[in-house]
Amino acid sequence: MTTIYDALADPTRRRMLDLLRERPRSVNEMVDLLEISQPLASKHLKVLREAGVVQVRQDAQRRWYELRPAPLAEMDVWLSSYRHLWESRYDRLDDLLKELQEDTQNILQDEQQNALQEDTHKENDDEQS
Amino acid sequence: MTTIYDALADPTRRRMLDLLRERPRSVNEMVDLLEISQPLASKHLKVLREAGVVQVRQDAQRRWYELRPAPLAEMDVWLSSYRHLWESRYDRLDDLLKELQEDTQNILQDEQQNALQEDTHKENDDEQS
DNA sequence: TGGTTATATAACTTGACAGTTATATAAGAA
DNA sequence: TTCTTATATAACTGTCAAGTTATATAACCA
Repeated sequence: MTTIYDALADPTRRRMLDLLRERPRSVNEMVDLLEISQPLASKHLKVLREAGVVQVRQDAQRRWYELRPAPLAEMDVWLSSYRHLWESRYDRLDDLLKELQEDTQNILQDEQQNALQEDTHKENDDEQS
Repeated sequence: MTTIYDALADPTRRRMLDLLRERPRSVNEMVDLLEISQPLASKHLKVLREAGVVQVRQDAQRRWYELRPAPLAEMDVWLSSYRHLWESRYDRLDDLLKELQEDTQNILQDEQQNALQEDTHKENDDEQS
């Protein structure tokens, strides 16, 4: 049986996961980005599949690999029992609240952006009419 | 170079860390608890040392192994960039606040315990006097 | 149909690692 | 000093994993 810990032991596989964290990728895309041979990529992806940390979607000849986070979440549970050793609950509360604040600010900025774009569209409409 | 990911790949080493999470342990203690040979334990502990996740304190013939959480914390940073995939910020806030509440309750209980014990001591003092 | 593209797999080599037994080291204890 | 205890290390075996080259599969394309 292949565990998530086995899957993460290889640095190439960790880089693969880092790529898939951004978005799904085809095999050849990862071959190019990681500068490894295609068979090697397929072998590593097989290990990641066996560990259940990626899944595949077929689209004609291409196979889109995407993240399946469950095993990472499971590892996170294990790691949780150690977390108090380096981070107090208040530190973590602090981090989270900062992130939430950033989220809120991003939402506000997006809304302003949208408002601006709508204005521009209106101007264009005016010109065309 | 031995990484924390290499160190965690072996299940016996993960069990060793789980034991050291509770308190420092001698080699033979872990040999008994994990039911492995002494040389094997020493070899695994060497890997954990090389990964920097344990450190040793010598006390006569005994060597007390204890956790050194830095590499786990480093791995936690890596894992953090994936955490949004399975847990919303609000879920985490929820978990943390629950933990903090439990902490507070524990502290209050401890204080009540101490108060009770002090009472008992007073009674004993009374009897003795 | 034949050729091309994308991916997987088989066969192989090499190196690393888990585990074993035997032995070395080094610090008490008698 | 000799014996015992606690741990590390050396030497060895067997398995497994990373990486390679060559080939299979399978879908699209002309």
